[in-house]
Amino acid sequence: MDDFWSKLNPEQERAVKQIDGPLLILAGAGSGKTRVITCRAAHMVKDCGVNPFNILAITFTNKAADEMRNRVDRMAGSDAAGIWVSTFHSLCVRILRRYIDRIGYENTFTIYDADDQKTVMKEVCKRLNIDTKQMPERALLSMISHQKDELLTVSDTEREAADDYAMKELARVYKAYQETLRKNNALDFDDLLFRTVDLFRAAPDVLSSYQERFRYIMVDEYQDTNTAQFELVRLLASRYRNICVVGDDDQSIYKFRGANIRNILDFESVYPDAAVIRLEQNYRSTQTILDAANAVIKNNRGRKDKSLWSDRGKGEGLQIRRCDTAYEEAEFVADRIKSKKLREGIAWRDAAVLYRTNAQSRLLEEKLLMAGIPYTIVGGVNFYARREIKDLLAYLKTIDNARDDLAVRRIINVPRRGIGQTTINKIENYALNHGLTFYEALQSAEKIGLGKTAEKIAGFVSMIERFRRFLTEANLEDLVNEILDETEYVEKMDAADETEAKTRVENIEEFINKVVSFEEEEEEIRTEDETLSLPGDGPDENGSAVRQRSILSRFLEEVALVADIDTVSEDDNRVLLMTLHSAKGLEFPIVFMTGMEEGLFPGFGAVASNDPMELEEERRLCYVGITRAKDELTFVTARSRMLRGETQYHAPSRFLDEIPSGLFSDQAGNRIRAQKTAQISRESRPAASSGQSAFRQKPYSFTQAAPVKKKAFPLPLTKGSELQTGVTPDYKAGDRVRHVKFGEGEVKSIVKGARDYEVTVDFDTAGVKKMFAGFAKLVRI
DNA sequence: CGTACTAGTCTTTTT
DNA sequence: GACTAGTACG
Repeated sequence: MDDFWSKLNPEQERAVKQIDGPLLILAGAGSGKTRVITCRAAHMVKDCGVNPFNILAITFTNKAADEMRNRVDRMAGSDAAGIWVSTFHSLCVRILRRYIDRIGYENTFTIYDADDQKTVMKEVCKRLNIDTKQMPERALLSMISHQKDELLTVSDTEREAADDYAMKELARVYKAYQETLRKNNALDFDDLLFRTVDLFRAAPDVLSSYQERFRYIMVDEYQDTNTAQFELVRLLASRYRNICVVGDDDQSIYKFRGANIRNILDFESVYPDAAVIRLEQNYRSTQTILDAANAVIKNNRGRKDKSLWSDRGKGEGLQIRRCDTAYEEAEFVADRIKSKKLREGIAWRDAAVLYRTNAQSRLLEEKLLMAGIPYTIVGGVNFYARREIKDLLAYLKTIDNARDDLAVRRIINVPRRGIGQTTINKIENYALNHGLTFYEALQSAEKIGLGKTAEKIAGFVSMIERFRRFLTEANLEDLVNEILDETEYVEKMDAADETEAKTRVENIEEFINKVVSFEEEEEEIRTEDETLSLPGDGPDENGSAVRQRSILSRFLEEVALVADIDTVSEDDNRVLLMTLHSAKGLEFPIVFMTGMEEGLFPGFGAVASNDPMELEEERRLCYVGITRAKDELTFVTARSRMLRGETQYHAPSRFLDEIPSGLFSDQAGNRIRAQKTAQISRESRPAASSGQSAFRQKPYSFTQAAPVKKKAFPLPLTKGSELQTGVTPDYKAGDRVRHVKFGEGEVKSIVKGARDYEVTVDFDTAGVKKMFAGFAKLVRI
């Protein structure tokens, strides 16, 4: 238990022991900062008599929070249970769920994602007659987001605008947007932070209770905090001032999201009595990789000077591969990974392919698939943002609480039930004139004068009511299945083609899996809580109230805050493909950095803008990418690639020039020259027998990833290869079967699809239907 | 009211 | 090249 001390270097130990007062830990990449944070928490509880309930650790992603949670638990055991490990956003949601009524929202608020925001904005622009050609919705949204990041209200914006026409327009839009959100009792991501700060400012007693609760606060990835987050932390910490922030200014890559690098650079001036500890020993990478990282990042100005070092030895030389096309690039990567697997026995999970933009994943995916390499793509379209999933979520939201007009409107005619735009407009007007929500207006549809469509609406309303009653005696899984059955969602799905229909069905299946794991997890928590009889949520007198909220509400809440990276599981043995942003915080024995070209990385915007700050952010991103690699790092460039429909030619990235050529292995140089004529398959064989074999003897630590506790949602994201078939039906063609809705019929054919069986049934009354076995739940008779 | 086709936009990066 | 919004027509 106590032997974690022995694993710490002197600086780390100092950071762990310094628990009182403000502390800034400048932790370079791979310097063991998570270890320091977790040890620190364990040390407080086990050695210093700190009540675990008084400790708060904040991270940015759920994945990081989970990881920290597991490590703290492992280190401090049940003592650690009371420590609150949370992301900024879920911390805020938890606080707001309890107290947001103090600032005029209902505690049942919903959370809007980017998609919902856009829908609202579109409507606002229409209402305000904003020309979206000149002012695109997303530009407005991003400006509003920036205002919120900076804790600027509508009136702040109006004041700031003065005579500036564009700013005045922005203020007008901001106002209307915010009013719509409030009307729908909804908060966007930025609001979660802003409204919490609002709450603390408006209700000193609430703030005070949280200050008492969180006497020791730690913030991870501090370089990525924005002004709202800074203020939130400042408020919480202002009584006890035991605030420890951990970060690396060189890894600040979220400026576009409002991250303010000054938060970390100026920490010492905000807290003049702050202790500062630097962690510069890297435990992850070879010295060669670190030399490359240092060489690149030292071209940035305005950073805290530091330099990573490692005692792991030089390791392999870096590799670089110049390809003619992006196509070839993808082929090279696939080929190289495959041969490493065959020749060196690496595990798939040892390799990661990184790129600047999500769009680059497509070709890579294609080639990996062709090569039969199992992979996972992180990011792109968030699972919960997919159409079919959002539809289901909208049903659930409506059932849970129909305050959110957006959700109700989304599903009023999905699947099609003959309620069109004109009807919706009429309902909307009626709602507006009578001060009703959209759903309330639906409930009194007969008064609107819609003729025959009123019946259809009544049908919809009674269906929702039926679902509500259904839920009182069934679990979530049943409810989702009931929705699918009742609406015939899958049957009526307007699939563009067969493959799309299949992916959608797979996604729905995956969604149901998630619902099931959520319910299981909840059950676990409940029983744990009962046996341990944990106190409630600290300052909340009746902590159980949170738990009393319906399981549906809690599910919707959890789902709203899931990022794609959260669902990546270490025990999935697959090659990971992701953006450089998503890769932060992760490490891999073998890393490919692809698309190393001017205009792509650094991106076009950064090159064109002439803003050195933008270029520096790109460079930090490069630094992040390089430092993900433990043993082997390969850069890949393409002379030409297709970018939004047209072929573009790019010079190699300037970042490559910043790396001393001595760090590259010889074979790489040869390869560049030889590559022109040679075939990739021949070229890419590793020079295992070359003179460099000294470094080859133990090329990889075949580290079995530490057993990580299963997350609530162990969902593999976009999956490639490895097909998964559903349950084999127990009926065959010719059998008589019964369907809940369509009654009895005869099975005409069963076709095996990618993940499920597609069954064609000739029903006695309903006629011939095609359906997926997983959903149809046909019973043989 | 629903469908089928066309034109225009999009790409940084995400909680 | 892919997706989406908008339009014309049945």
